[in-house]
Amino acid sequence: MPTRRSPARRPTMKDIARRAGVSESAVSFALNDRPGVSEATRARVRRVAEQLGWRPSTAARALSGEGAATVGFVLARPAATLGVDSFFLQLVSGIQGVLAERHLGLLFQVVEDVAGECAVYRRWWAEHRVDGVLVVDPRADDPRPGLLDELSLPAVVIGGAPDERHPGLSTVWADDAGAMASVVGELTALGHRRIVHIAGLPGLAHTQRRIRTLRAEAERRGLAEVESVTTDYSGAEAAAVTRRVLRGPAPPTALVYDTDVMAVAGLAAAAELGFSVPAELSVVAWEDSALCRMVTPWLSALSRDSVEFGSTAARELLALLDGGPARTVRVPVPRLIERDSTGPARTDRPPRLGTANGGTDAGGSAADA
Amino acid sequence: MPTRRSPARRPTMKDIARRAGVSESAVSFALNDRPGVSEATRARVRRVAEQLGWRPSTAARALSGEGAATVGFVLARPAATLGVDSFFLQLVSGIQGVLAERHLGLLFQVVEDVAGECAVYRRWWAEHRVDGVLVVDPRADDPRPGLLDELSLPAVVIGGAPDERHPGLSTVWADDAGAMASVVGELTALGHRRIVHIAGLPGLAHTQRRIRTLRAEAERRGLAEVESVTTDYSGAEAAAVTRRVLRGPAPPTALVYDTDVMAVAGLAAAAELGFSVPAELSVVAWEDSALCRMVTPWLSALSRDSVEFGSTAARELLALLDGGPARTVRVPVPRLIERDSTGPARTDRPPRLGTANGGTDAGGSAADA
DNA sequence: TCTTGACACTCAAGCGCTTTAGCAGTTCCC
DNA sequence: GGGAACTGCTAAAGCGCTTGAGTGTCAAGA
Repeated sequence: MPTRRSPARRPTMKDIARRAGVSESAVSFALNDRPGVSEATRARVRRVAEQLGWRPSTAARALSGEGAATVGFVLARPAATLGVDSFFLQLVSGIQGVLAERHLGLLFQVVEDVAGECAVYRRWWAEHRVDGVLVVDPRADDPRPGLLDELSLPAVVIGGAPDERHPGLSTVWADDAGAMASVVGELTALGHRRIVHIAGLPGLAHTQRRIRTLRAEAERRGLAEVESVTTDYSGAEAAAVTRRVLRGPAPPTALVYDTDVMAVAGLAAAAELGFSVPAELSVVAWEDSALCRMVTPWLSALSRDSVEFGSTAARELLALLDGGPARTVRVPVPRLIERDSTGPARTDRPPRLGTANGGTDAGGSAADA
Repeated sequence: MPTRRSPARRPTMKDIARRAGVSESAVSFALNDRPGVSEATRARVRRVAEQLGWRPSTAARALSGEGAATVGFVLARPAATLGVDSFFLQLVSGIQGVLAERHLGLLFQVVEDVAGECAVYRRWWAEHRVDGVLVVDPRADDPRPGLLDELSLPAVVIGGAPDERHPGLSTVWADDAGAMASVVGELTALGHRRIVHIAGLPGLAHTQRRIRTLRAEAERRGLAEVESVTTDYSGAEAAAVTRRVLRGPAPPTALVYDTDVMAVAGLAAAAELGFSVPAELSVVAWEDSALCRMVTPWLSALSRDSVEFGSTAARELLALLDGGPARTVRVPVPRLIERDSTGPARTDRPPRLGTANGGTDAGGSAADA
């Protein structure tokens, strides 16, 4: 038992070299699997390194041109919005799984907005802190890809549609369009013709993809009373919108929420208004989580494997760091898990209140792409 | 408009020195507010640095003994458990706010268990990656404080009770005991005498503090039918426990859940069993979030400012990094926000089913500290 | 006048690693 | 038998920064 542990010094390659009786360069070659040392020496050096508990100093590595062994992840969310969200933690968890294999660190930062995010990228780049970054929540007219191109910072955009203008960036995306189409298909098969999509932030690329697809599908199928309403992703706003559309003259028979959190909030709002789910109203959550099984009725949800999504993105980034070409990979289309919140549309439902004004569109403001 | 942007080189101090016509050392002195240069030179150097968009290379800084300008944060949760949890994101957000002021990075890692967490600390230490760490979820008989002491890695334990054995670590904690006492006080004032506490992981220090306090309070007030049941924090288990205790011969009239997520799950379970809240059953969530206002009825919850909790912890770590002494700071006692899920105990409630066996304890397994 | 000493700055070493060049000692091949 | 071509290693420079030990200058004090 060590009596008084001296303020623990980290072993360096010099220590290994001394103990193994070779030069520092030999140690470097040995430990990095480079040719130039005999197998015997290599083994000896390895053993000594092991004994000493040596690990390369990332700082020194980075300084001699090897990169920082770190990737960055910025979450641009106003602090207040950071709420209940299973998606990001799962995504990060998936990312970590892949990064950990290579002993890459994940530098994480929360900022207020995209401008702040860009500032962080610039700083990280100048400070030599990260070798690449993972970008989430791509937007229409997004300044980030351009910036990352300019800095030639390897990056993977998570959730973006393929982008021709920035061939240097990889993209990992889920086929929102396909998923939306399948949801609409399901719902119309159940007889629903009045569908409201309670979407997320209007600026996000995937929000717009979903909205566009919904509109296209509605047209294709000749559904007139279908609309999307954008929100700030908050439960409060989701509930407010829900109330508004359900109080309209011809309330929808199906609601599609862009997140599980919004769906839960919307479900509660609908219940307050006396709508019974799924008898009078079907509800679909876009994003599955434990939350969906915590409410009554259990929510039917579009499920995708967010952890896997993260791993895929991380793998693409690694490929990029290894000098591979930028690629666009699509993860599996989210599957609709039918639980208890969806059912056949009840067409005989008598109009509720405020049927005064005629057959105009239901009350929401249609979001524009 | 730059025609063909050369693969952007980061400016170094050498560049500044050349442009400003001084030596590199002078630049270093100037930029670090050290004496040894005239104000005129300092200003000139600063200007040039600004123009060039220079930022110190963290790698180089770290290598010359300055530390890595990074703090670490490890979350030990089995990937599956990483669910809906507002607490951590808020905590991290608070941490970031403070770290960002000093341009410190946050290295984030998710691991499976405490052993993995220790491994990460060792690696980070050996790799020179972090200057300090923030430790969450302290446990009884926790190996981490000892390890961090041994590595002399500055650390702040978040949520731990003051620990005499590791005077090198700072601690930031909420007074769970006080909060539990106040909850029990509230509930007994409402007439509740049969209370079940659905707790989190039995190994966590704060779980044990809450359980101990509950027991002590119950004794003090002469409440016989009060118990704690530990869970894995999952909604599923919370629901299961809820069902079990509510089906018992003398079901509790009040349930206290250790997280908002569990409370929501429990609420749903209680509703399924036909218990009306708050008429027949009061429910309190330990942790407030949007979730609590998404269910019906709205959940009464113990609210604390998790963001502030994070900032406080980060500030303590900074103090430690600046060479300050380890301290123990207590954040404000969580306040009970009374919403719609708590009310007077209904004592006239007829026993439900399974009243066969006599007045034994309700069915749960009491957790032991 | 010469010494001090403060001031403003430069030099050079060093942090821990990678990497290029180079250097002995073998083996090979015509 | 004498280059050429390995093999297995060492020496040394360099990455970008900090820092302690100088160096040169000028003003004040003896």
